[in-house]
Amino acid sequence: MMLSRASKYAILSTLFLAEHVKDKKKISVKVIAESIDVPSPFLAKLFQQLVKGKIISSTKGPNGGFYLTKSNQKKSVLDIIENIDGLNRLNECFLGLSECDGSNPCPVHFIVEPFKNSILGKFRDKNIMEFSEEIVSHGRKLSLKDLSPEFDKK
Amino acid sequence: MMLSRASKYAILSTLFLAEHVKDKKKISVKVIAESIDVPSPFLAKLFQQLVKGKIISSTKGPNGGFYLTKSNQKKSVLDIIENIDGLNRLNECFLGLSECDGSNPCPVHFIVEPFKNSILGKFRDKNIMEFSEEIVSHGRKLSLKDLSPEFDKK
DNA sequence: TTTATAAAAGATAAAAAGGTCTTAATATAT
DNA sequence: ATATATTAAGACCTTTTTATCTTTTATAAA
Repeated sequence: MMLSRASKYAILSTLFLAEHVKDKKKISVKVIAESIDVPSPFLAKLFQQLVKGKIISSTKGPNGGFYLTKSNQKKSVLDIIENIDGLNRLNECFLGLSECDGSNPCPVHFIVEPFKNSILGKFRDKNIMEFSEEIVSHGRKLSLKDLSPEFDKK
Repeated sequence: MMLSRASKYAILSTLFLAEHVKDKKKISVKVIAESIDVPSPFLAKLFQQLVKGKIISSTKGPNGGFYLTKSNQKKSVLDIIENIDGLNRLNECFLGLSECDGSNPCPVHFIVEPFKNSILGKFRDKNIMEFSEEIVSHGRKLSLKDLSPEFDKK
């Protein structure tokens, strides 16, 4: 019922890519890592895995970097989590009981269950772009620095 | 927004003590560890800390073990969590953002917040015995083995 | 008062998570 | 073609969490 730091980084940085799809530029690990304040070698590892999992795309070389294809843009946040943490982690009982369901619930099962459904639903049903658009439309800024000054340098 | 395994063990085993308050017998680490299927040296360490934190009580020697005084029985689940994990862990943003509140929310803030309030409320406002009674009255059995056969041996 | 029993204390070890570094591969621009 | 920028791959390191082991201390029963 909780995300690893790795998953969180992966979600935030993929949302970052989503926010910048319109820029039609590839973005390097370094830029993203600095923007969302994450250790860049660690993020690089995560990105390797996300590329393998076809969640994001990359090209090497000058002006290379990471980006989202049309196909990538249809992935959900849950796809990211699944790719990094697997799904077990999210389905575990809040109190760690091995058997925990409606017929044999842990003490907080009926508090946790609606929340879990709600958040998993959101993570499953909205694709990356919709998720990103919702953030923007609600004026909910991720605590990511604005990328534009970096681009301007070139 | 998530408990360590240590906290989970601590909660379950304290609830176990609560369920057996009426038996008026002290219970050893070994019995509890086997009942809730937790490594007993690890639980022993946790219990040391819970005793120091005055969440539970202990006596050494023959027929010694752990138990809840009247005062212990008034502690909340949140007291246990605070004693083992501290409170920070529960208050962290679901996506790991350093700044995340109503005025600068992360993408899932408004899903997570009501849940967090609900579960923290429950953990804060119910004391151990009330919590335990609720479990029993709802027929929600923890996946703890029944202790009675162990007692019968003596 | 001796002995058995159980927790306390503290050192140590193993596993998992998080993070870094180095080298290789590859795409692009010149 | 070559130099350069960038990801890919994989080995390695560090920290935190989880777990164990050994010795000491306290209690209570016989």
